[in-house]
Parts: sequence; C-alpha cells; structure tokens
Amino acid sequence: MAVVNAPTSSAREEETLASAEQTRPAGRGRPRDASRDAALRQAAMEVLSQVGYRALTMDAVAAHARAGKATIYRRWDSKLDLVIDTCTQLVQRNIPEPDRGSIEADLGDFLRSFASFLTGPVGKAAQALVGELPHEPELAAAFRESFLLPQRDVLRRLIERGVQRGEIRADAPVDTVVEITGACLIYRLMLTDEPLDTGFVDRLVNEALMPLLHG
Amino acid sequence: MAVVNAPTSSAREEETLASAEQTRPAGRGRPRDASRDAALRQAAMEVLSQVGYRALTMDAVAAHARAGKATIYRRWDSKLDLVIDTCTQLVQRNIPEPDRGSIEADLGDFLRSFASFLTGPVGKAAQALVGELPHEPELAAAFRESFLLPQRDVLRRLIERGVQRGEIRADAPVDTVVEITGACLIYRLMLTDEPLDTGFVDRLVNEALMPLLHG
Amino acid sequence: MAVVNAPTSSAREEETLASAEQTRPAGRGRPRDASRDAALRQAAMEVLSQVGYRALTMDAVAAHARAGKATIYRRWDSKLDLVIDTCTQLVQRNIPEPDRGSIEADLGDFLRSFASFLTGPVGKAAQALVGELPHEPELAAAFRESFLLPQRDVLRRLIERGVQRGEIRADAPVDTVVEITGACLIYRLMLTDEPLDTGFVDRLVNEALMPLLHG
Amino acid sequence: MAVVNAPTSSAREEETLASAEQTRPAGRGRPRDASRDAALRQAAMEVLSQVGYRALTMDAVAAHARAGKATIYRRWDSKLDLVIDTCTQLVQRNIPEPDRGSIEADLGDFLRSFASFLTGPVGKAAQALVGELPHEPELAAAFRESFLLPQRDVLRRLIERGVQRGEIRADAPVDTVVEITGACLIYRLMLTDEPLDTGFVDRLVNEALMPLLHG
DNA sequence: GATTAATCGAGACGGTACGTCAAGTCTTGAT
DNA sequence: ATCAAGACTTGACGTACCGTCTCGATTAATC
Repeated sequence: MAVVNAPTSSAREEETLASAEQTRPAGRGRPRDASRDAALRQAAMEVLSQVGYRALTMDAVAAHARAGKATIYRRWDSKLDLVIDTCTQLVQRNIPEPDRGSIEADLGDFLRSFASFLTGPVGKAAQALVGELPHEPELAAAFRESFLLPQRDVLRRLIERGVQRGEIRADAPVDTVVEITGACLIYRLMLTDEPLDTGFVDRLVNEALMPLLHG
Repeated sequence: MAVVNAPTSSAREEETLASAEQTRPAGRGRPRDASRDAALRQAAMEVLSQVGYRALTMDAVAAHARAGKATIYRRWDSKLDLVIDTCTQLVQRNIPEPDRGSIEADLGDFLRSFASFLTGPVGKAAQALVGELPHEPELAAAFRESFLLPQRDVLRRLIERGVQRGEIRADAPVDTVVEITGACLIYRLMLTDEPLDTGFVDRLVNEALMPLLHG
Repeated sequence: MAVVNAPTSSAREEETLASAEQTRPAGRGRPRDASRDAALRQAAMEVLSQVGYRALTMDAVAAHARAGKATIYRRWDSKLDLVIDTCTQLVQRNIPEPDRGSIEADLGDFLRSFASFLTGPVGKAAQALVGELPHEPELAAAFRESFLLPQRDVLRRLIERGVQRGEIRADAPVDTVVEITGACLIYRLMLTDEPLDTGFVDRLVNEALMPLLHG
Repeated sequence: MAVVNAPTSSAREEETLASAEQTRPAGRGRPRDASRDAALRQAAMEVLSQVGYRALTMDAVAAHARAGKATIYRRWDSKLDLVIDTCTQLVQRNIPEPDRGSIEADLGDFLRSFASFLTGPVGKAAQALVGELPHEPELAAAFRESFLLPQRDVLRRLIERGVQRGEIRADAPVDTVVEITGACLIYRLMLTDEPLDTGFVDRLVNEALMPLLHG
C-alpha cells in the first residue's frame, strides 16, 4: 500500500496506515506539491460519497482535483489504496474521549459524537469498502485498525473508568458491551433504513448498555 | 430489477423479490428454459463466493453455466441484478424457527443455525452487496426484506413465546434485543476478523440477550 | 447451397442455381407453403436493396415476411445462400434476345434492356455480393453463371449473326468486344456515379463496339 | 469518416482522404504515437487480405498490431472507416506515369504496372468495399477519388501526349477509351475468374484501345 | 375419423464480434 | 523530479446478429 510522500516502491507495510504521512528522502527534482495531496483526497471523498466505491473512477477523481492521473498514482498504488488512505486519514483524531465523571454521561456523549461522525461522508465511504474486505486483507486490517479499534478502545476506557469509580459492578461483561455498541452503530449506519440519531443512541444506552453494565 | 420469467419491462416492483418466480403471460415463442435459471444462479453463486462481487464477470458466469451472455441479460438487467436475485433466492426458507419450550434453548438453536448459514456462501455474497446499498434503493429494499426482516421476525416470535410462557418479564426491551442480535451477527460476519461461531453465539445469549430479557 | 423445396442435406451442387426450383420427394407431414418462398425472397430483396448485404439481418427478413427464422433456414442454408438464390432467381429469363436484322439495332436493344434491368433492385443486390466473391467460391460460380455468362452468350450470338449477315468482318475481336461490353455496364453500375442510361449505351455502341466490329 | 491525428469530432469532410495525415491543433497531453498508425494500418491490411472484409474483426487487427481496440477507435470511427483509410492510404503515389515516347509503349507499361498493383492486397481490399459503396456516400467518394480518378487522369494524359505527338487522330473517343480501360481492369479483377495478367493487358491494348485511338 | 409427421410463427439458446469504458502505465512539454 | 493532459494496453461491459432448437398450433397424407 502506497504512502503519501514516500516512494511507492518502499515497503513499510508494518506501519499503521494512520501514520502514513511521511516525507520523501530528499530528491533532486521538483518537490511534490503537498497541496495536491489534500486536493486529491478531498476529490476522492466527494466522488466516493456521491457515487460509491464501485462507480468511483480515477479519471473522475483526477478531473475533480484538476490533476493528472499520474499525480494520483505517484501517491497511491491503486484506487483501493487511495480510498483507504483517504478514509483513514479522516478518522484519525476524530474520536473525542469525554470524561464527565459519570459513565452514563460519558457513554451518551461519546456515542452521540461518534454517531454524528459516522453519519457524515466518512461513514458513506466506509460502507463502500465493506464489500472489499474479504478479498483485500490489507484493506481489512487498515479498516479495523482505523474504524473499529479506536472506537473500541475509547469505549473500553470509558467503562473501565466507571468500574474504578464503582458505578459498574466489577464482573460486568465489558467485551460484550463494547462489541454490542460498535455492532449496533454500524448496523444502523449501513444496513437499516432507520436513523442513526440521538434517540437511537439514548435508547441503546438506557435499554441495553447501562442495564448490562449495572447487572 | 429484472425478474426471472417476466418480461423485463413489466413493472411489478411492489412484489417481494422472493416471490419473483413467475411465468410470462402466455408467450407464443419458445419458452424460457427454467433449468437455465438454476444453472445461472448456481454459476453466479460459485463465482461470487470464489472471487467476490467486484471480480465477478458476466463472461465467467456464462462460461460456468455453459450459457451465452444474452441468456443472462434476458433474465437480469445487470451484474448487480443477477447477484441480488441469486442471493435473495437462497435466503428464502433457510430460516428455521425452533420451538423447544425454553427461550434460552430456542435462542441458542436459532442463532447457531443462522450463524452457520451466514458463514456460508450467501453470507459472503451478502457482504459484497453492502457497499451498493446506498446507491441502489431497490437493492436496499430487497436486502432488508430478505436478510434482515425474516431473521428479525423469527426472533421476535421466539421472544414473544417466552413472554407468554412467563419466562420473560412483560416489559423487556424486545425491539432493542432483536436489533442487538442482528447487529452482532452481521458485525462479526462482515467487519471483525473474529469468528462467528458457537462460542460467540453462546456468549452473546448468556451475557447479553438473556440478562436483558430477564431484567 | 440449399435449394428450395429440396431437403437441405441433398447435395446437388452440380446443377445450376437457376434450375433450383424443385419439389420435395413426397412427404407425409404438412407440405411446405409455396407462398412463403415468394414472400421470403421478396422480403430479402427489399431489405437487401434498402440496406445492403452486410446490414441485412435474417431477423429483418423474417420480420418483413412475417415469418419465423426457421422457415428461412428450412429453405436456405445461410444468409449468403438466401441472397444468392434470391438474386439469381430474378435474373433468370430476364434477358431478351432481340433479332431485328441489324447488328446495330440488336446491340442497342439488348444493351438498353439489360442496362435498365441492372439499374433495378437486382443490380443493387448484385453489387452487395461482389465483396464476398473472393471468399465464397460457390457464390462466385453462381454469380458468374447467372449474371455474367447469359449476358455474354446472348451478346456473342448477336454478333455472330452479324458476322453471318456480312455486317461484320470475319476476324473481328468478338471476345474482346463482348468483354468490354460487360465490363463497361458493370463499371457504371457499381463504381461510377455516372448514370447507366440510354445515352451511355448509345455512345458505347457508336464509339466503341461498332468501330471495333467494323474494323 | 475519422482522420488520423485529428479529433474525430472535427469536420473537415471536404478534404481528400489522401491528405488525411494531419496533426492535432496543439494538444498538451501525450501525442498520438504515429508508429501505431502505421502498425494498425498494416495489421488491417494483413487481416483484410487474408480473410476479407466481412471476416475482419477489430480484435484481430488489434491483436495483430499488439494494440488495444481503443487505440483503433481513437483514430477511426468504425471497421469500415479503418479499412477505407487503410486502402486509400496505399493507393496514393502507387501510380507511375510512363513516358517512353510511344503511346503504345506507354499504354502497355502503365496498364501492366497498374494491373499488377490491383492484383496485390490493395485490389483484394478494394473489392471488399464495393458492396458498401451505395450505402456509404463518403466511402464512395473516397473510393472514386483514390481508385478511379488517378488512374483515369494518368491514362488521359498518356493519350493526350499521343495526340500531341500525332500518333493518334485528334477526334479519337478519348473518354470512351479511358472508361473502357478502367472498366476492363476492374471487371477482370473483381468479377471474372480469368487472370488480370500481361497477356490480357496486351490483348486489350492491341485489339481494342489502339484500334479505337487510331480510328 | 384418428393418427402421424412435417410445417408454421415466435422467440429462447450458445456463440462471436461489436463499440464503450475503466484501471493502471507511459510520454509529451512545461515548471 | 514534478505537474496536467491524454495516449497507451488490457480486459469487462452490455448489445446485436447468426444459425439452431423448442414451444404450441396448424395442415395434409396415412391409417
């Protein structure tokens, strides 16, 4: 998977996609125009959320960004690579971690903000990638690392703080609650035609998460 | 969306995809060979589960079924249409409804069998379609009707029988439990690299569903 | 090459296309509808003179004649076969042989009538076939036998009568004159945009044919 | 009709096909690879003379030239267009104009070389196009301009030199002789199974053309 | 009069070529 | 070495046609 500002040939697969931003060694010729990165990613995002992954064409992205296709392929190896990087780029540091002293308040805050984030263009883009996951291990890894894990980790920390505060019983099924939470958000986002809104989040917290945690 | 054995132009969109099998009004020419329907659907299923949706080509399906491409396009409007119909066709009547007199036993039975069904080729195919849902309203409707609703309905009936038997408190959050169940299955199937197996199902029932129902 | 009213499998290649009309042995089932022959030939002729050989489709011919394609293929082996037979059918007995006692009058009469015949639909059809001649030996043979030879023979007889009457010197280059005549008619018909009309025929006779014959 | 190195949309129909070679206005992208033009034309010529016009497929031409089909369609609008251009390209400057001081020698020289040219692949290709002439006015114009007119013009000049030298009577039917000559060559080339060889040319000159010119 | 078999229109069938379009690579001149 | 532009190969797309086959419905000759 190509990495922005790194020679395509360099293999640094072990790194996280998130830390992809990196500079070319030094170079003798004209330096890369960093503004093209942003323009291309934005173009990709626009096209992706408008027509979906399958109907996204590299020519369309190039045209949207008034760029040449080579300028894209100099940065990313493939259409898939471009889309992955574009999406993960946006997820980074978009996950706030509330700490208001109450597990119920923290849960609500976090889920509401995460839900509204998923409702945006990133959510649409993510959905477009789901179909590719089984046949693209790299994509699958990146997807989990960028979309699933961070949300999971924040959530787990929230709950653990609640445990330490004594709000939650010690033997609460944390893993299960975390999984349920992620699953329900994604489910509504991608499969159901029901809204992923505040009402839903509140109901989820009150009827499922809190009861399970309180035992 | 084209319907087998009905002229493509005929609009009977209101019907369920499941009941799609239908005969042309009268027709004086050579009738459609019903065995081609099956052969094509099977070929589509094979190719789909082998290489995924994006890499599935109509030529490959045609070759697999020893059919001409026109024979495919006579029945379905597009690659997407073929795949949708092929999948929904398979989901029908694959959902058993256990009734062993105990909500816990019924839940376990049902989830185990549904999970193993999802793990099969149909699940793989379904995943390939998720990315298209936002841009294909018809597909979305068919998907929900075939994949989501039947499972939901069976589950709800299971729970309601439990309520009637007095196993479950009357004010249990049935809708939420139903949604959680579906969401968790799909989540594991499509997004996580963790297995959708018996252990997972049992844990889900014991740690989440039963507690929520018992209150 | 198939022959009307004869089983396709019967090989009677030695016969002239012209004598193609022939009856099936006896047969037990429903007899061929002779009126379909004519309808199909006429339909073929119409389509051929309208859109040319390449753009002629069997479906179009069938539709024009309100016939099924099988009804065509029962009579002719292929598109080419149909067209050949249709054309040669029309050439037969369309070549009058004038005998007014003067070579000049006979020549003029004959060429005028032949020219007007060529100007009709048969000429258009014939032109459509020229491109196939090099790759279809059977067609080439039929074409020569039906289009070229009869005209040549009549012409040669006309000239020989002139020789016998003493109008023409005995050592006139008859073969060459005959060839020139045919060549010039075809040339104007197929390649030139100049008309194949009475004026042209008269000029040909006066400026070329008669001088050559008189020496 | 498309023109090499000119955008297909540009309408410069008034120009001769022969002068078709032309450069795009300025163009900032990668310029057309001129070597592909030649490779494609040669491939077309090879396929054409091997299998004929009808059996010529664009895929075959592309494969022969190791080119993509898009590369063909970027230059020519259709199979017919490709073939026309390929042929007319070859005719240009293939017509020598002998001047040995004697009409008889000049005629013989010219006809022999033209006949041997026609006997080659270009002649075969030309034949394949005759059937399309009535339905393709552009083709017809190009065909006449490339195949018919140049030969006619050279011939007429030959004869006129003979007139000026006093070899030929002033009132010789030049037009008719010219037309006869072209007609007889084409006739043998395309319709007859008799050879278009030296013997035929000599006979034509001796028995028809010279007598008509000498009166 | 019932049977039989070949015909009829209609149109589905396998196959092949069509002309279009997208992915990813390469080549211009210019910066 | 980069940029925009766009030509390049490859390969799938969905359409159209050929020649074959299959359906129900005629239509004679045979039984």
